[in-house]
Amino acid sequence: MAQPENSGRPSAGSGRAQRRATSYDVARLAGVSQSAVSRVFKPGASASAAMRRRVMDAAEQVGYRPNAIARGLITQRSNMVGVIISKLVNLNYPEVLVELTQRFSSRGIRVLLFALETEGDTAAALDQVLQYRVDGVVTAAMLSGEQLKMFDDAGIPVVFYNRAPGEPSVNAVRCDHAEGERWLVGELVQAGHRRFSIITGPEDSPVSTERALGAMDKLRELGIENVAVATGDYGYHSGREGFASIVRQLGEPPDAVIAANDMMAIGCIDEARAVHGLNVPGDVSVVGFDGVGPAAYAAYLLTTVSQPVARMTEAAVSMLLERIEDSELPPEKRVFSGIRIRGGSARLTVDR
Amino acid sequence: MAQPENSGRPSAGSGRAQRRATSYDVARLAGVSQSAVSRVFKPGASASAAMRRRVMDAAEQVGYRPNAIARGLITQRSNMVGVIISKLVNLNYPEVLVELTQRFSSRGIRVLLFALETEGDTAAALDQVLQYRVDGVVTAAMLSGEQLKMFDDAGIPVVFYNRAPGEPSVNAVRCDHAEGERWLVGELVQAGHRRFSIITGPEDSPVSTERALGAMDKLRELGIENVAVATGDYGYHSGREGFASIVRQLGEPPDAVIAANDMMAIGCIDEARAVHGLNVPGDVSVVGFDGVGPAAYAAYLLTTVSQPVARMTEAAVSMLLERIEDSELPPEKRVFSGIRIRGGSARLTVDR
DNA sequence: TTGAAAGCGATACCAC
DNA sequence: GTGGTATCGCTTTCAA
Repeated sequence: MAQPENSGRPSAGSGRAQRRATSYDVARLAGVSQSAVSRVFKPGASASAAMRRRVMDAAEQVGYRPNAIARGLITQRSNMVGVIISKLVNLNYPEVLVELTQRFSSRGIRVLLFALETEGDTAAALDQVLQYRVDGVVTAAMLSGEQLKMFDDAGIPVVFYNRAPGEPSVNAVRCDHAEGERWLVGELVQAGHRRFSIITGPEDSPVSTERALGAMDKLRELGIENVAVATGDYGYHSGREGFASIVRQLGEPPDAVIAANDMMAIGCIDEARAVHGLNVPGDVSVVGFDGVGPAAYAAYLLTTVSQPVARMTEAAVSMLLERIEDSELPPEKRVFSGIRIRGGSARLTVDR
Repeated sequence: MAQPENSGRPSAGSGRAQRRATSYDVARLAGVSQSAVSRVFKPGASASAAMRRRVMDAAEQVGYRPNAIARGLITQRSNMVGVIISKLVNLNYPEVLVELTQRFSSRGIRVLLFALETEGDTAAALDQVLQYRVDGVVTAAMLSGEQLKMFDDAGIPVVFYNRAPGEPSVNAVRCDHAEGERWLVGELVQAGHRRFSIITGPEDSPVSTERALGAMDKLRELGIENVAVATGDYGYHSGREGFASIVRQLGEPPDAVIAANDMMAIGCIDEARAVHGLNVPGDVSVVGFDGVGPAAYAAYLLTTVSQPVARMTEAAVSMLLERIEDSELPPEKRVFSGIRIRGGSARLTVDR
């Protein structure tokens, strides 16, 4: 393989820093102008077949690849989007992340990933997102009004994923958590459950809040009082501790536990069975939310509401790309109903 | 907030494409040279306190942020690394991905994520990785010798994660899968198991191959013959099907099942219990590999070998960054022993 | 269709 | 310490 300009051998072994071939190198080798090379590599450009062949041959020889960084500088388009994700503790996110990445990739867009430790330390990450001139952002972490404005000022469209700020004029894709919880509560009450308890997610999680409020509202509507509440962190262990705490509060097991997500519901079931010797759903019903993989394990078969991840990620990707193409598009919110799964972890009325 | 150069209003609402402030805008506003602005934003550069203040004030006013793309072009350093990951079916990878990202982030490096559908369609993705001029690559997907050479020619260091190609001269971080399997087999045999079976992962997975061979070798050494084998895909359901297939092959349940990963081990346990009415570990012992979250659920409490993800990702990150700093460093392989977990899914000799 | 030349937004080397 | 200038590798008018 011919080397660009370097004298000496190609690099006897590994990793000797090497000057990469540029369009000039290719042009010289092919005996054409540099602009010609550029045109050949641009999809809909004008170039004769002969030219095209000579350039491609030369490019092949020196292993030329257009420099996406340089291209981004001149075109003002990096073809990268930022994906901001906070605590991946919730087993739902990895799945979302991969789906998003694959969908963007298949459309020629690269994903720059930002994983926040907590939902709080957003500031530093956002600075980076802005410095890298991404064309758009999908965020599964909350943004303040001020932060949102920074993106708006920079002309960078943002799509919120399962996070809808107060501002009405934002783009958002979300699952209807409240509706899902209301359904779960309705089914449980109809099947005769009366002593309820809730294990919430982290206090700073908007999703957890929406779920908890949805469940609470419905319970109140149906005249259920004295709901025991425990706070968790979306993790398995906090589900176990949550159940223990609830039993302590009530002095006896509840009829039903509403966990803010599947992981905690699973922990809850394990605690009820292993430590308290209870039968699930015989003695106590447990419901979750998300529809993650383990929810369908035979040991749990969770009654839960599953987020339609494929449709939601597709929606987020297309909404964002549309807005990158046309910045005049008005804000849009897309809300998806969860998929109701009548598993075996709750005693529900059979019919209906 | 003052606008760069635009006449007219800032953008009446959302997303009107906006020219971003450049160092020239800041320089003009601060009444200094553009180079001065550049210096102020460069960590160890020389600038008087007065200068620094004027520049920072002006930058603040126009919301200036250095353009990382432009910087990358001139410095030949994008401060981005590519992370290539293949099938995320294996629940182990999401965790790895997040850990890698956070560790890179905390060192000021951004992660460009490439998620391959299958381990096969590497070519297209690699092209992109090269076009984006990443400073280095961590790959959890296999690369051919030719592909590896492309990176070497480009002077881009590569670290393999749990994937060690035949070539001796590569950087790699991996868990010692064979050793882990040998331990598992040893324990099982010592506890009296004789009729063994294995559920492997996908045929194109080097990790699965190493695990299967490790187990097979040890079994042979210990004089165990007639091992039933089923092929899975690392997923829960294939673990269930694998167990069913094994029982069919043997005409009766085996003493022990060695699953190539935890997810399949869990599926296997569920199948044994729910469909075949067997007691685990009473009737059949099941072991896995990885140490993923669900392995520790009370319903399973897997006997398994856990990959030290924190240490492995840290090793991968530091190995890569070292080689980005100094391209002369010789190739290095770091092999980590798995953490042996004597869970409750296998009947093991108590002592020892 | 093709080539020459002007940027994109920064860094870095150079005098002063 | 500070400012002028070449440069990174590409896209994009604009003439020829």
